[in-house]
Amino acid sequence: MRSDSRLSRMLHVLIHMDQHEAPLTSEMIALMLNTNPVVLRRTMAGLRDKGYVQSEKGHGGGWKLSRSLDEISLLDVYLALGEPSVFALGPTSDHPSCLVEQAVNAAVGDALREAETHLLGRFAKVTIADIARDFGVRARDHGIQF
Amino acid sequence: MRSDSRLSRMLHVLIHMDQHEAPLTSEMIALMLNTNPVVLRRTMAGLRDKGYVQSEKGHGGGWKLSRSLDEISLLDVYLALGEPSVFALGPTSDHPSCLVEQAVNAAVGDALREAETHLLGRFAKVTIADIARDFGVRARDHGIQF
DNA sequence: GATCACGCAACCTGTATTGTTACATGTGTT
DNA sequence: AACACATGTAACAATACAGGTTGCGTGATC
Repeated sequence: MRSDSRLSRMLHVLIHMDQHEAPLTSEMIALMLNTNPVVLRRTMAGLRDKGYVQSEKGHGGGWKLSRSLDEISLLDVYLALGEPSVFALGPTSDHPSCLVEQAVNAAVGDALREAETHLLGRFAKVTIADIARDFGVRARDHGIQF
Repeated sequence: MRSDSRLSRMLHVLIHMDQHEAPLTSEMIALMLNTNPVVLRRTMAGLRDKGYVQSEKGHGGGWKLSRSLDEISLLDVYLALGEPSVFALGPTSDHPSCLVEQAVNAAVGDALREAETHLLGRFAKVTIADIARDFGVRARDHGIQF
């Protein structure tokens, strides 16, 4: 099954926005991400609604951060995207009449729920600034080639 | 994103096979699972190859367990299905040239890998017999209506 | 030898995600 | 005021993929 890369993409964009003083247009960003402007706007809409970024129209317009990267956690971005489903594994039907199926769903569901809680808990502890710092290390290792 | 229900389905089948002395045909099982015989055989092939079930052709043929349910863990079934991807979330591309993207993938990848290790560790501790026991409890609560 | 059941490859389908087009609205430049 | 730039959004098209279907082969039992 193909995985949803929107979370990674948005983190990627946010860090680039932080490195760049002037606003970034959807077209520039789409080029970086190998996607297209409309899809990008669609995805960024969630972040805008949550107040993490803002967009401006017209000349010199585009996207910019409305708050510092250390005030945005990985979880915040995840939530802004509408809490996309974490797992590619799942139960059969929502309301099985078969008792065996119910028992199976309970067992698998419990394990998945626990794993999800764990993962989101970790997401909550990582700020995008943390990731940006790691980028700084990598850049230094590569002789600062931006 | 739509989730892969094969794991739950296989657990479901295995427990039913345990409750049933005679072999179950693909057609009967497909009927139970609301799927069709060919898809079922496709999925069961992995379990057969690992030696958890066996199939026989001709009259009175079908599928039966080749080992006890307390000797099969949830992890075993997962592995038999070819280790389907656990997460619906993922990185962008495998070998990004952008250092920001690399940092993002590292951060997200670490969190996902940890969550996966955790989840599979839990899968390893649950046998299908455990789930079958829970089914027994549910059946008793419902006046044993099989 | 007729029927039953699995094995497997090739193809079709339904649907969710992603990409595209088109047009409206707002903003800054000339 | 006219124009170029940029986002916002709806409607539609293309794509990807899990699941479903058909068809034929093989072996087992009756």
